[in-house]
Amino acid sequence: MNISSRCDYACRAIVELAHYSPKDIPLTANAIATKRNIPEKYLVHILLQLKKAGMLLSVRGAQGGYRLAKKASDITLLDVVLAVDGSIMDPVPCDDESSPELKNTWEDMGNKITDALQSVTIQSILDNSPSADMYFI
Amino acid sequence: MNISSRCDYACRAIVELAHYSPKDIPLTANAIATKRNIPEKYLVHILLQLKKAGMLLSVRGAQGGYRLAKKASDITLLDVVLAVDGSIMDPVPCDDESSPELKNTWEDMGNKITDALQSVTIQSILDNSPSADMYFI
DNA sequence: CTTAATCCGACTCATTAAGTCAAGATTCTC
DNA sequence: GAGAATCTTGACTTAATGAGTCGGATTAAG
Repeated sequence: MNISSRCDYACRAIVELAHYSPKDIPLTANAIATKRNIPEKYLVHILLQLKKAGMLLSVRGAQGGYRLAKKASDITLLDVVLAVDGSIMDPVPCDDESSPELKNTWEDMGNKITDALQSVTIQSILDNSPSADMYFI
Repeated sequence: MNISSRCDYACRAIVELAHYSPKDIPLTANAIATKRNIPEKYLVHILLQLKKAGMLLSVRGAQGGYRLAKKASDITLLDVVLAVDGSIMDPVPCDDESSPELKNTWEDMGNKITDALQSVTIQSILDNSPSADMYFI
């Protein structure tokens, strides 16, 4: 039971994009990777997944890069996890015959985790964060 | 993010022991493995972990086996996960410098999952289960 | 045309989960 | 006491997967 680094990276990237914000100029994969300390070649794949999931827009070619496709308040952690990991939990090899009690239990756990992930938006992450900029005002 | 099969197996074994209940005669690893459809050689290691964590008692030699060391209502899923997997979540490689916002977020998630796991006892699993015995009364 | 990007599949590498094996230790039964 | 049953333990194998890299194709700006 753990957060994959793909997922962590994806969230960092989206947070960075949300933080950066300006609508016109997109951020390059390189810029995000550098700022958020993510292996660039790896990040590229993750950004692609996020794009395919409809969370990002991309512009190819020189001066290209990535932008958010939605408002930060409309992207939840659940969205990110699903986009990047496919599902929040691999179904346990819980063959119903031998242990039906546990099937329900694990499903309940999955639902609780899903709810928890869905209750956190990228915006709420930004809001709750002690903005680093504060110290420079 | 997933429930390890070790963990699933551990829960099945404990549920089986709790279900079986009688204080005197212990259940053998083989009996548990057979009834709950778990690879026996593998289960043996898991039972040992549970024993070391204080959840089970064992009796060696002929007529030996395992029993619960506590009441089913005093064993939570959190206990089992910790005993078997060591921790509920590997700490994400969340280097504080680059993404402090997420560190808090992942910690919160970890706490929510911990709470959820702690709120489920083996007894509650038995209670919520549509007892298979029902059909035989 | 050159440069700066994304796109995307194929690849390597290391870790770990899952499971097996075998030998030792302990206790029961006869 | 002998033999059988059972837990105890560590070493081993294997397969899957997460993490990350590489290189080439595509697209757009200057």
